[in-house]
Amino acid sequence: MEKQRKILILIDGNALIHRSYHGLPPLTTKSGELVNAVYGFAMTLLSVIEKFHPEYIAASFDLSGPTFRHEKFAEYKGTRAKAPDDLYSQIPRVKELVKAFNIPIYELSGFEADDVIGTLSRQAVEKDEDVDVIIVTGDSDAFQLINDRVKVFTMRKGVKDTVLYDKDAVFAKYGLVPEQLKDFKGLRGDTSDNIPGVKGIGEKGAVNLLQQYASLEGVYEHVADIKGALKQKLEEHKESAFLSKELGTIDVHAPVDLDFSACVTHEFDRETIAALLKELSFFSLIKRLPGAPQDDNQQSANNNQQSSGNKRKNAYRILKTSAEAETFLEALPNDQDCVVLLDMQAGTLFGSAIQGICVLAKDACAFISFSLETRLPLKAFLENASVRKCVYGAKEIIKICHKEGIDIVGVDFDVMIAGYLLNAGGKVGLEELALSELGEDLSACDIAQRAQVIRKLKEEFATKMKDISQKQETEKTLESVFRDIEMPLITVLAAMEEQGIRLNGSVLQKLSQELSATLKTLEQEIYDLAGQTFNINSPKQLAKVLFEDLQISTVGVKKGKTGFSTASAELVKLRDEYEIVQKIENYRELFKLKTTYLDTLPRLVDTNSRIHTVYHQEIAATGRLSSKDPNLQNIPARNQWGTYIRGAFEAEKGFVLVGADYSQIELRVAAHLADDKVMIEAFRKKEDIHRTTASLIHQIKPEEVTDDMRRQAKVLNFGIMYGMGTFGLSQAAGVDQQEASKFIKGYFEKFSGMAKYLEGMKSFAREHGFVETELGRRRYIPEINSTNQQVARGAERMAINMPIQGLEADIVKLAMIAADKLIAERFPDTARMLLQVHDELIFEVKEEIADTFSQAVKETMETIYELKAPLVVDVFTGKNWGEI
DNA sequence: GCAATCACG
DNA sequence: ACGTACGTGATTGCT
Repeated sequence: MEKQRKILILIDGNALIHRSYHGLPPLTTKSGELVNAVYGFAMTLLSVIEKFHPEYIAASFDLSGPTFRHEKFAEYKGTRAKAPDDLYSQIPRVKELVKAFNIPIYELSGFEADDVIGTLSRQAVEKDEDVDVIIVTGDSDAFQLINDRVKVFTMRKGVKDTVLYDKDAVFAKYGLVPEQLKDFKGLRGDTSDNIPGVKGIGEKGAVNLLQQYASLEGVYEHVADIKGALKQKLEEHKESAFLSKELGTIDVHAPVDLDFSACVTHEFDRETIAALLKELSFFSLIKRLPGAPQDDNQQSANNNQQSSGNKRKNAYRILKTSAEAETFLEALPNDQDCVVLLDMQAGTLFGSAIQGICVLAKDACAFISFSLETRLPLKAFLENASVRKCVYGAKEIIKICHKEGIDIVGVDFDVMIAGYLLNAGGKVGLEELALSELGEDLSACDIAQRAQVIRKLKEEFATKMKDISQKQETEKTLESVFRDIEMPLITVLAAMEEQGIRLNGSVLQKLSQELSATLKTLEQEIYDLAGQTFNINSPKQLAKVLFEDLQISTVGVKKGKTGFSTASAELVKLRDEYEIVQKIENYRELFKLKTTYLDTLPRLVDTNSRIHTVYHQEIAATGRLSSKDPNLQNIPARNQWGTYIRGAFEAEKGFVLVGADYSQIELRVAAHLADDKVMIEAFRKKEDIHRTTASLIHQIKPEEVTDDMRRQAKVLNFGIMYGMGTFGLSQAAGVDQQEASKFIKGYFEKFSGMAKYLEGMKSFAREHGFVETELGRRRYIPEINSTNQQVARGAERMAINMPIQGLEADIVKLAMIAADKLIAERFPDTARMLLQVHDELIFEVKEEIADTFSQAVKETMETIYELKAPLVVDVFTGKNWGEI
């Protein structure tokens, strides 16, 4: 049997760095450090490991200072411009990475990396006849080293388009064998290294000569046979030719010594590398790290010298009987922290969806399969509040357990929520967190390994939250947001989702049928006006019909990537002149209503005619909730259709719906945070804030403010908080840009506190790279220091908005927790909370106590947080949401 | 899977 | 010349 051949990878560090630097876009880390060369290097390294499964790897870097080539030829590389600093600054990073992989670095003063690699390559081939060499580099200089056992791996363009050169490939490319490339350099020269060659001989000439005479020496031996100008050139530059060959020849006898044992690839610290890749924001590379805990066979095949042995073995017991489960669970100390992880049957609609439950305690781990037999001991364990439980995605677990009649309590750490708070707006899937935080690939992990990962994530997140909180220097910290807001909110949300809201589907269905007819008519009218049929719902086709076929003027119409926009903001500008545009606007509105709400919602009701949304606590970067399946936070509200559709959300018989909404909460929060005396005063005096704003800007009495002025002031009041500019205001308020500019200037003069606050928030974000709410919730905004002005301006607007929208979200969340408590204590059987729509809460309340409840909940919500511009809650009651 | 559009606060 | 106010989710068309 043939002996297995081994591979030695030799990496030319500098060549790869240069290649990546120039071939990749300027990727930066969160802190703004340029790392594109590091990325290219890391990606290439991982690719070759994946591709070639090398036994050995070694790397070489150039050292600064002159080399033996400079001594021979002072102008060597003389034309080369000094590489930019942000390339050099990446070299230490690359070396860090190389060291983390336990790859030895061979460097030699006075020699280039090429020479070191050439030497190592020769030695490798000589020392071990079972070893083949692959040189990994970013350029073609190393091609001369290629032979039967040495190949060169490099890139065609960029860094992804790679190619492996062997003898044949070199011949195919140059028409020469690798050894002839030195001679080629002697004749042709190399402008990038300032190697002169023979003046007047180019690529074609050099190849011709070498194909005929084999080598530079051969050429000059037969120089007499050569005719004309070529001969003259050769004779004239003979000295230069031999010098060039010497300069272009890689020295394979440099004073280095290859140590195979140092180059063995198997041993490296995965976590160190993952941490480094994470720091560099190379998340996609982490999962490509070799040795991920996925392939058991491969692992046992590897020499298992890992010190942390239990990481691999992960012994856990599988318990099936009631006695086994009981023994295990009851042996756990009461005050112990446990990780609890459910194993779910995918796609089960009926029956028990829980396959089993993995319990990971301090030093014991068991998988308890879920059955009639084990249900009781599990229930006792899960309902024991003194066992603190750590989970991923508590809300889902709570709901699933409820379906089994288990009321899980004592969940004090949800890893998903912690991950969200530490990186609001980022990905918080368990797989993503394991990868980005720990560098672990979960794809092939068993349930016990996943439980381990959850525990590690908890430790990681707890430390991170603590560290941040210590620096926040107040009691309102990230930890307190976690402990006092997000964790308590989970059970509240679970209850709301389970409760659902009653929907009268037939009302919507009837409406849908009516709309079907209207839509048909509109459709035909549009076709008639267009003189053709087309898909009105296709923006592309619609734009063609309007702006090409019907020749509607595109002056002032926005252009997107794909052509002219047909968005409603653009259609508005055309509606007065074109009947078809009005019809299209109308069609769009009704179509949206029908497909998104009328036809969809009735299908989602349960057997009790109730509809259940899912709230997401871990999505919005500002701290808000979001709602999906269905989204009940965007049910139409603004016109007659809104009232109709909301009218289908009803109170149960004997109950009414109570809506409690915070009046002007965002503006109040903004006034509070900015400590804007003028605006706070206006709120304290219970003035109409938009009217007051208009009167201040126009310097007239409040009673002189026209409806139009008030409307413009309202746009301004909202827009300012998001960093709206003159263009935006002019568009939204329907005034020209000059006037808009005047308004904004006037606004900031009158509300000087607000102006100062917004500026302060921008500079805080620029300095720290994040912003926070008054309660300690944080959002990182690294793009604020982007050199791309457009990106930086966008980041500024986020920075302005988050502390305002975020505190609003915090307040409403606190209010929900308090309302939940109020209900539990005073209205346990007569009221329940159903919906949250950012600044409003909807309750379902027994008719007879509606007034009492309304008063109580208003009081609760208004006093939950003290603002300088006090919180005001309006409460409304009705049989359905439309009446509210 | 993404872009465009539009519903909400 | 471009883009222009924050934060979401659902639907449709299209590659």
